[in-house]
Amino acid sequence: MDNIRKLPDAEFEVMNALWESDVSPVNTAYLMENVGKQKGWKAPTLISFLSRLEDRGFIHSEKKGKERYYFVDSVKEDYIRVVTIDFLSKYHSGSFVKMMDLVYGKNSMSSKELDEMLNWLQQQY
Amino acid sequence: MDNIRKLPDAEFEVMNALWESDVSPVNTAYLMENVGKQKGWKAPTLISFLSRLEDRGFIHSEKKGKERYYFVDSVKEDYIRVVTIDFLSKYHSGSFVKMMDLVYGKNSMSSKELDEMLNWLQQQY
DNA sequence: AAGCAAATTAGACAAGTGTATAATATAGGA
DNA sequence: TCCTATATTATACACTTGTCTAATTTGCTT
Repeated sequence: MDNIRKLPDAEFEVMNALWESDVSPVNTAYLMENVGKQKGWKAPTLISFLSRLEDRGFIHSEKKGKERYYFVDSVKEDYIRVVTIDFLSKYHSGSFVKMMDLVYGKNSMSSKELDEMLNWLQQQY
Repeated sequence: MDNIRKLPDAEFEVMNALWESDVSPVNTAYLMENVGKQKGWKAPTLISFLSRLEDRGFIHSEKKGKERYYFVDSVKEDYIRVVTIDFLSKYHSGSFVKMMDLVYGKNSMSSKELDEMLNWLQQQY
């Protein structure tokens, strides 16, 4: 399971826009609108990330006329799950409790989140 | 708060060995024993990471005779906390519950961890 | 058919990261 | 004091990541 490699930040941003898109093959213009612009990227910068994502097997693409369309071949939840489990094991010996304890120490989690969590927990039993 | 940058993997490993050491200034030989060897690094590789950690301000060092000794100038918990909060916000919109839900889905957290967590939660109230 | 404009592709380059080889310094013994 | 063995320093180099400029393709208009 070493093949789902962690994406570089910029590629993740692009991938995320693809995952979040409601339409399926999207073109460069769409992605330029949805991430590129905010990030201040020139079109070739975006396209470069897309082509790297394609190399990694996260997406594939097809050219139609002079535009290129991108198709998602990976599942966001799967990716995030792997990355999260890695993270947890690297920094918190795999324990959520340790992580929360380190972040929140004593008595500093908001009661809203506390409630949500209790709720979640109860549903797990 | 942008100055606590995430360390590259290899540097983190070295930093971690420094954080976990029970003696205080440690020399290269000690670190070679504790991380370098396992990683299969040559001494200059280790030293190179140490010198980068020094540039970043995580440690400082002093030379004694022909050996160099390293002193820790950063706190592991502080570092991990920042990195964790960043991670949480990047991948889970800052919510522990969302993270757990994504990782564990329905009913798959071990009852041991479930108990620990419930325990932790109750102490927070 | 020619020329344009819009989009893509090719290639490049600097900074950061992992890792090492060759050169240099230095404590101690002969 | 001189030699040697060991530790450190100086460099270097390949890969990855972020970003572009210049070149090329291609659909459309005239």
